[in-house]
Order: sequence, then structure tokens, then C-alpha cells
Amino acid sequence: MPPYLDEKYSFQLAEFFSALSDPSRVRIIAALLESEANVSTLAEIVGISESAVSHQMRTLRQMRLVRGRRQGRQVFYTLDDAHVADIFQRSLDHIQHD
Amino acid sequence: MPPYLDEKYSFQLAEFFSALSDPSRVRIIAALLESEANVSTLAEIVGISESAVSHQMRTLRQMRLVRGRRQGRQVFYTLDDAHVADIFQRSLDHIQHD
DNA sequence: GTAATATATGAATGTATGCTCATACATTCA
DNA sequence: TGAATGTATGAGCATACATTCATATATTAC
Repeated sequence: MPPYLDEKYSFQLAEFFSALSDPSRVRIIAALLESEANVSTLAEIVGISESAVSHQMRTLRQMRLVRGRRQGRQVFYTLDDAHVADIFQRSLDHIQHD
Repeated sequence: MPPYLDEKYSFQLAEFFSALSDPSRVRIIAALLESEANVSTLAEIVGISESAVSHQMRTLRQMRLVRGRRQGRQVFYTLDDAHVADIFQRSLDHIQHD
């Protein structure tokens, strides 16, 4: 019996959800939902080290969830896609209605 | 600086996405999007053992993504929530539009 | 040039997780 | 009752991952 969703898409979709499956990354996304922010600001907001944030931003960049824009010494990150914001917000609403 | 999303919700949201962050579970959800199914059918569709499916269904039950209904020796699973189906479908569309 | 600041990255480590295997539980049928 | 079938669960293992620490890179100021 063939899977209803082929291997390629099931992996890609799992990867997409994986990008959102960590509390630190969730808080990063939540912060970026309000405004762009640089690494050290995100570190303060999320409560982890700047190194940890930088590692997470790499993951989020690779998943194309965020985009970085260097301005001098700082790199400002923004959400890369409105769909992601929509999915994130709907999921949050879902969670909060239980 | 306080997080924009408090600890409780960031953990719950990360847990929710974690439930969808594995290719096997993604295929299970995709199958259940079409119709309810029992464990052995899901095992065939997804291509993993019935034991592995059963373990995954436990996770999905605990996250309240699916619900089991025993009928004789079999347990038929269905998606527990229309929001989940909606979020899943939107995410799939998002992935497929890249 | 050097020093200082912001970010990125590689290695190491502790923890989480998906699967297999063995076994237990639940239900039906003889 | 006992055998057969479908599902659930615990232990163990291999792999993945989030963080820390040390170090590297990039940019600005002096």
C-alpha cells in the first residue's frame, strides 16, 4: 500500500515542523512576529546565550523561516514568509483554546 | 527583557509542533486526513512496524491529535481536531509552493 | 595597523527520541 | 477454557539535537 504522502514531502513537512519544535525557536519566532531583531536582542528575549541563538538562526535560515540582514556589526532577522506567521498564529490559537 | 510568549505557551507550542516533526507521524496524519484507519493499516501505509505505529499513536494521543475507537480487536484512529487538519494542510501547501 | 563589538561556527556533551524486540493486554472464536 | 489476532508497552540501542565553550570571522572605532 503506497503512502498517501510521498517520501519527499513527508520528510520536508516533518523538517518544517521540526524547525518549530523547540521552545527557544518558538520564542524567537514569536518575537520576530512583532518586529525584526538582532541576535543579542533575541538572546535577551529568549533567555539563552547569543551563541545558542546564532546556532538556532542558522537552522531557521536553512529552513527559510527567517532572513538575516547585516547592518554594520549587527544582523537583523525577520520572518521570511507570511505563511509561517499564519501557521504559527493558528497553532498558538489552537493551543490556547484547550 | 521578558519573552513575548510565556514559558508555558512556548513549551506547549513546541510540543505541538514536535508531534508533527517526524516523517512517520506526518504520513500517519496524512492518511487519517483521508479516512480513519486501524494500526495495521497505518503500518502498511507508513511502512513501519505495527509496534512502531502503536508507539507513535500513543504520542499522538497524548498530544490530542488523534483519538482511538476500539472495535473488537482493532482500534480505529481519527484526527481529533479540525484545526490540526487545517494547520497540516496549510503547511503542506506552503512546502509544496517552493 | 590594534582593540572592541557582534555574530558565526566546530567540537564536545548531555538529553531526547524513533525504532526493534520481547512481552503483556484485550478481544474473538473454537 | 485455550488459541489466535490486534494492539500496547517497557527496555535497550542508535541517532539526532540544543546547549556550552572555545575560537573564528566581520565590522567599526581608534
